[in-house]
Amino acid sequence: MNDIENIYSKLWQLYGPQGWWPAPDYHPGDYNFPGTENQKFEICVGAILTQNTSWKNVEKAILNLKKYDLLAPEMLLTIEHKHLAQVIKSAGYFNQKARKLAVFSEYFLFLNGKSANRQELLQLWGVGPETADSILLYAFSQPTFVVDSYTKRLLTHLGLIKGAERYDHIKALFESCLPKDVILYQEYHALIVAHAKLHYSKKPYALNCLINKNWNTKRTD
DNA sequence: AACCAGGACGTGA
DNA sequence: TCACGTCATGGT
Repeated sequence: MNDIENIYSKLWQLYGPQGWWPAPDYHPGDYNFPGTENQKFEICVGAILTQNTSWKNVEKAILNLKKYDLLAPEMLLTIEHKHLAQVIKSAGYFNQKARKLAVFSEYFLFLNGKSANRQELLQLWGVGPETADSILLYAFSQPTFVVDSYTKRLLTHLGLIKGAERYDHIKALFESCLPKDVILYQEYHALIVAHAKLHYSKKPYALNCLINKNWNTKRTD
């Protein structure tokens, strides 16, 4: 078992299945989600809104979009910028994110039911590597690994990377060590977030990180 | 009262 | 490429 598989095994033992994506109307463990275009779009919107923002603030914005029947690409392209910005205010960066949602909505309509493409996503204003991979993995069920700041922080503390590596390098590290499996990738990223929220959000990091503590010692249980 | 949250973009060097 | 500055609300 390689290091990346070893970390996954420990995270799974500690936290069990996470069942992402955590959409407001999503029942954890339902791996058939998203089953509809609306649900896919909702995940994409969430992926954009959660950029450098807590999910709690994003959830308020999504519920607000639903409240006014705006959670559809046609609606987000019709609505006035200032109005949209106000509706998603709780998610922060509302001017930028309103624009990002409009740009993405156009792309989503262009797809017309087809699956999204990583190169195309990265060309959209407002979609960087993490957002693109989140959209591909959780909305379109493509086996692409999501790397976020928590992931970098965890691997850095475990000594697997120095910390300055590029996004695609870290993504490739995970994908080269794991079988190409959508649910595995979905659960792994979710587990990292769950673990990092507990042990890698406030400094000093990793005080009670069991993975870190047991990293160089062998377990018999 | 600073600090952080599941980033991405623009700019000057 | 690299290193910052900017965007902004809400919880601790």
